[in-house]
Amino acid sequence: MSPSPRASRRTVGITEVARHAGVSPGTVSNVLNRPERVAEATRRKVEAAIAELDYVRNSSGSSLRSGRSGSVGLLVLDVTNPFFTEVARGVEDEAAESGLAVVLLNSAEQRERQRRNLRLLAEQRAAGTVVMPVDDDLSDLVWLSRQGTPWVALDRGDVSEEVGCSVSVDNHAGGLAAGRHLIGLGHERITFLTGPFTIEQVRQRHRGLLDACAEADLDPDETVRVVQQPQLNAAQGERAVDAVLAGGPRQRPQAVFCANDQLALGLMKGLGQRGVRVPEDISIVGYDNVDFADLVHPGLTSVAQPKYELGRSAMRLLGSELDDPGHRHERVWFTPELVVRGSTAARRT
Amino acid sequence: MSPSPRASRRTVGITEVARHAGVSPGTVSNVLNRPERVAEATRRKVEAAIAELDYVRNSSGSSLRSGRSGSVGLLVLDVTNPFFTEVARGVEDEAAESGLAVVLLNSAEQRERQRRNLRLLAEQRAAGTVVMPVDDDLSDLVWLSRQGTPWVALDRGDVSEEVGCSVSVDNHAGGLAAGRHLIGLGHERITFLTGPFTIEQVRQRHRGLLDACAEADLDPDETVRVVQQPQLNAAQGERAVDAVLAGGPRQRPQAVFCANDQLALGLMKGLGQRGVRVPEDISIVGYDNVDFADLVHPGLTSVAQPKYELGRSAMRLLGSELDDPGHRHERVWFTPELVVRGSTAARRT
DNA sequence: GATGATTATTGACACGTTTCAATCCGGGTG
DNA sequence: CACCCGGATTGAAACGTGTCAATAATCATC
Repeated sequence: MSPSPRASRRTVGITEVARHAGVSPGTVSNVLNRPERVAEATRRKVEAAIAELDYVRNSSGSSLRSGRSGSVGLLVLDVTNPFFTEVARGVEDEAAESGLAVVLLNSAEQRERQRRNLRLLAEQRAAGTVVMPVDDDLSDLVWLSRQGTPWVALDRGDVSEEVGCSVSVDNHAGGLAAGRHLIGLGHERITFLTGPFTIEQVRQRHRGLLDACAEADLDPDETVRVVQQPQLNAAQGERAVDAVLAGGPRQRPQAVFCANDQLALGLMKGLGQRGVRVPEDISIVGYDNVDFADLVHPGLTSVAQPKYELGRSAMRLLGSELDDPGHRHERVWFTPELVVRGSTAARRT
Repeated sequence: MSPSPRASRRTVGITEVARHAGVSPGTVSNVLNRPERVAEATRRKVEAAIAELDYVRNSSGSSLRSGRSGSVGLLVLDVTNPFFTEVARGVEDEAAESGLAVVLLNSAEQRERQRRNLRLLAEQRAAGTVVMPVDDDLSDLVWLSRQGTPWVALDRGDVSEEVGCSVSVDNHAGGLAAGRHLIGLGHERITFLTGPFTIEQVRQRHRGLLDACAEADLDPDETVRVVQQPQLNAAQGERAVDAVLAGGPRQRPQAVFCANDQLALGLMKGLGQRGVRVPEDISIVGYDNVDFADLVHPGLTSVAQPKYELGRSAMRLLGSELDDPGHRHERVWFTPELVVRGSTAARRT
């Protein structure tokens, strides 16, 4: 990257480098891609020429010829969500070790944008992609496979090995852990604050909570009430406060399990404005353990997902699919972990 | 994207589409790129063939031939920071309107990674890029220009029009607004909690604060104390609490202006653990107005940057540079706005 | 119906790289 | 000295697309 005197000369190609080094284009290509095959002396000549001319390879040419590009996609549900950014770090680190570049794409929770992005990956002949699908309909992903671009699904348990690889966290176990924790603290009226049940993860977390009740010989129907909001964000959590408190102090839940930290944080804010104290009056558990969970007061008890590891192992899986032609699809499960902070406490009556 | 019966046939190219439609490859290319030049009837035939064969264009081929690719980069300082994700939304929306794809790259605040990513963009012959430079050294960006890839710097005021376009927020005005607010509330001992002064933005915010003092006939040296941490994150904010409170209640600041919301939130947590009340004992102002600023209790008063608009106008600038060959570099400034919440209150003595 | 003016379409080439069979070279072996 | 072997290098042929001058088709005009 040293200042080149020949700024006028556009298109410094492999051929010009070759001429400059007194060597054939093929050799330059070898220096670039399989340096071990070329003799020490010529390699040095070529490298000198590359530096001299400030040559940078044209990846269009190379991936056109070789049929594959050296970058992988990471198609994320929502760049705004801190959960995904941690995952991204994991993917990037692992990809870097394989010499692959990561391009991050955002579907913003919209099916149509996911579609557009998958198409883009196909057009670019991406080596592969890690993807968090917007919903259960995987047909566009199947299409992508047929186009020759392999993928690994992230955070979706319901991908069969027939279709593709997947990495996910056991949402049922997460709901179970949250439920056990609350029940262990003596709570018997628990509200599940959630988004749409069309989201698979949400259903699993709910089921985990119900099973925790059954385990403790509590009737799930009497113990758990569901408050449903259209989206999983903080504003909706705040708005839900009336529905959560409905029925007056007698009926009011002793604890709320939120499908999401954002919901939980919004709810906590709403409760604070109503003068309801956490955890004295109501215990709260969130899900995801975002960084901010530790910054609010009281700290938010939350079910933590191994975000970084999730991304890392998804990319690892993709890598192995790329290397090994006789690859069989795999399914990797992670177990979430409850992080207890100040927002949950024993029932007081 | 309809299920294709001919999954075996790899490499469905423009030529095969042409044959299938009984037309020449050039015509297919025209249908794809300048549909207006081709007659209605033939266009329909070609489109039918495309659908039938499930053809997807190979962008390597196209950008190899045309010398430019249809995607722009967005090189971000840290994907983890919510500030940047908002910016990203703005960039994406604007790019979508120009039919450009955005690839998001992350330099993770590391000069070396920034360098690698810029190189990647050059290799891909990206149409252009929006970049938030990691530091004042713009030489790698100059190199990128020489390679023929234009860029727009974001959030850096110190880019001269000689070198490139830039979009930034007036950090001095932000510091000034924060200072005026605190001084207006009667505070006369103010701590500036910050990261390294090597960051241009931080210096400007500091200077704004000092100028607010001068304006109010307060001696800046006596009024403002600086507490400096190695990084601008929440953990550092929490760790700074001792330094901030040093000197006992007499010397203790009446207000703290933090260079960053993360620092502010960390500090608030630390203060809460020490039993110091916000805003009764100490007022706090943050910077960036991240979403979470509204979720903590009390809400964090913060200097808001027009994040989305920032990204959007950077991309707009880049777009105009791409379209207009006789383009002159431009410098766009935004003004930040103070959002007052519960963390600041009038001095009590 | 011939002519010229438009509009549609065609063909062939070039973009920069990788690949692979063919060639070259130097040295060890019989 | 002829032979061969293996490693280093070469040359030419693709890869899939866009471009553009050249040709073909269409149409309006006289």
